[in-house]
Amino acid sequence: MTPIADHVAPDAPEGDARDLNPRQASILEAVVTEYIGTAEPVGSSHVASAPGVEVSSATVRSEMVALERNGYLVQPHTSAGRIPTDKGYRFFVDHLTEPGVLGPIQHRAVSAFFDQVHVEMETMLERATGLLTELTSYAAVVVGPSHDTATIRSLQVVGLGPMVALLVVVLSDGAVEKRTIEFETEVSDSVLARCGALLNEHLVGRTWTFGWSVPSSGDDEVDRVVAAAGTAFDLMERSIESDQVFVGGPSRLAESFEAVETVRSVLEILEQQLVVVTLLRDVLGRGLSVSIGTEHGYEPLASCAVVVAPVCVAGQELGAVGLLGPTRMNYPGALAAAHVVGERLGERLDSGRAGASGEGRGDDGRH
Amino acid sequence: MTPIADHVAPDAPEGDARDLNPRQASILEAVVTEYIGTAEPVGSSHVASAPGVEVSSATVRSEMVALERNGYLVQPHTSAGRIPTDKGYRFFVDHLTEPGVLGPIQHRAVSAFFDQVHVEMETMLERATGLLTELTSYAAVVVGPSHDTATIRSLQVVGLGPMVALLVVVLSDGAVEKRTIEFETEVSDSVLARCGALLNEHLVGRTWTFGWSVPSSGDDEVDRVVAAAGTAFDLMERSIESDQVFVGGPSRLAESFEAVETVRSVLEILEQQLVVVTLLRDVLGRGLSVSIGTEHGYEPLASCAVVVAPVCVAGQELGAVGLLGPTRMNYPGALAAAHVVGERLGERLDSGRAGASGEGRGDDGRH
DNA sequence: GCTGGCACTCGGTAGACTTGAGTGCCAAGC
DNA sequence: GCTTGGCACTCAAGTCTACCGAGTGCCAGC
Repeated sequence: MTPIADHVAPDAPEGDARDLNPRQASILEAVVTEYIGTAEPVGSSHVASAPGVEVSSATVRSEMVALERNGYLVQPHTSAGRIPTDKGYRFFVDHLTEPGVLGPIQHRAVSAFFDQVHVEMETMLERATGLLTELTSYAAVVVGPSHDTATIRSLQVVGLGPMVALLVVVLSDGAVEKRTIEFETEVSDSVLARCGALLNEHLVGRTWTFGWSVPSSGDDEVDRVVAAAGTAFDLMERSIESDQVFVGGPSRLAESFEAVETVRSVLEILEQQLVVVTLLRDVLGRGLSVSIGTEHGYEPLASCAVVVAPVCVAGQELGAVGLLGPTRMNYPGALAAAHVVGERLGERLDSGRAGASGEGRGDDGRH
Repeated sequence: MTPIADHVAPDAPEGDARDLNPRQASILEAVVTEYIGTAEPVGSSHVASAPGVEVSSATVRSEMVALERNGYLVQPHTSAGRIPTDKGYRFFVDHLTEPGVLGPIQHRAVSAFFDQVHVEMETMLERATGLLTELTSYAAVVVGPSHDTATIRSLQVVGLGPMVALLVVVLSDGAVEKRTIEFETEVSDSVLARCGALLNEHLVGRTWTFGWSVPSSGDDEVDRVVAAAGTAFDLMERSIESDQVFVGGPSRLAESFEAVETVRSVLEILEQQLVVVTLLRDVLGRGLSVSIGTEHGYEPLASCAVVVAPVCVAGQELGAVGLLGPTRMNYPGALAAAHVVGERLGERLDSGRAGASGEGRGDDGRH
């Protein structure tokens, strides 16, 4: 299991690690652990009786004052226990916890999932959200690899009606994109076939970003169809270039937060797939990582923590899996689940792609 | 606009319509209208001052007692106003409200939507949930037509790698289904092409339900590929036969209900697409209709009302649009929105299908 | 520098009281 | 006989008070 990025960074911005002596760290750990479990402010006597803390409650109290002064803890009000701040959670995640390992039951669930899933990538990614939700009880997001490096394997123009056809494009990563084409006049199958042949001839083997370049065939009718197909081709761009986002377990959000307003705003964010992708890509950067509270800059998610793990295919971070929970989330568990699932997804995608990206196949995908 | 089904049914089960004289009906209407607006129990004096009620509050009170005896209203507690029961809403919907019409702004939104959407059916249905949510502020569900009557237009086996290929099936309704095929040994493009030709020859023009029937080609290698494609073909069955379900605006649920637990359980239902489809199909039956509270039999949705409108293509109810809100939902508005959107979707699908289902095209979709 | 002790703080709970919206009932009136 | 105004009654919700206890901050002693 990879360690969390930047453990005890040498250039810690505010001297975070220096701020806390071991005792303070263990007290902070106890507070965070307890609060994650109970969601109640944690008092000094609870902390004093926690394993790993060997001092009296009075000492704990004075240390807590220091922790509060430095912004790791807050009191909801005088004479209440302390709860961790985002900074407190951050310290906990960065210094006090190993990513954790899945329990045997969870491990079995993961294995069962990957044994059983032998289907298309989209389906696999979609179901992976369900797996993550099941493992952690948090809402899950999976972002699939984009298609922009894939090459075109085949183009086909299939007639659906006298004046309607379907342009079907198959990419080397197994993605299939389609778009209807409408004509002004009837178009015969033979013209469609010739058009298809022409497209294959000039576009197969190209990457998507290469764009549309099909020379005139010399036949007016075919050229008209090709032009129409070109328009359809351009329209595909948006769906090809946009990432594939899958969201799972939104109902878990309603378990994570008690304020219905929070649930609403988080759900709203999840509905905006672009935001979700941006967020995950932002957070990703440095491998397995966590964004707590407002660190990511999205106001409505201020009471959320996001755990993100990369999905690496052939060493490249092509996708991501994310877990969305309250800031008082079970970080070790969530990190472990995201890490394992992301890794296994990557392996799976890798093996599926190994043959596909090879140069072994010629470009004449038509038949 | 079609009237709601079974107005004043002659064989009303408990003599519902007979139970209520016009005055009681207008009082019930006032209570429901007021309660939908305020979510507060409605007192007799409010009702007395409502338009359409020309009697004093004392008379209203005595009528309310009768309405409560007959199960149309309940009091949360003595000395509180009344709120409608599910039966009260049912009477309101069946007898007291016309489906309503969209406001000019909403009408423009619908027109704008259908002017602008010129894309694939899936995309259109998906976006239609957004439209419905925007029109009504309720969560929306759209169920697309299933593919079981569509015929196969084209089959293609595209090589992705030396030992991996993709079976791509195009249906007459414009749906494209795909599945990867893995081989034990390397398979050349020419074999794939011959396999594709064979599949086209024997399966194009068939409906999906007809199943797989491809005779031996005489070539062992081709036959092996065909067999593998057959397996893939069978695996597609599930995704082809299952309905297409699109859910929109789940965050609106968090606006509709204040109890986070209710939000959770309703979200959970929405995650189970099969349940949603079953529910909508059940409710559908008699055209534009409403299911209130427990009428549909799903416990977790007891505090919900579901408005369902059919999406008719060529006179057949092939799909449905649904709106999910609290029982105190704006029925006229929701009915109007569902009706209009369902109707326009049907028209759009119809026009797209008109050419597609025709016999004008031969079966040799290959080229 | 740690610890036990002690006074203090303040949210939460429980009970008493008040308020006001709303009811049910009844006698008078149309 | 239905309708109405009047009246006593009910009860949730808000306010006030007192009290409890978890928890703190501080301090003197070890």
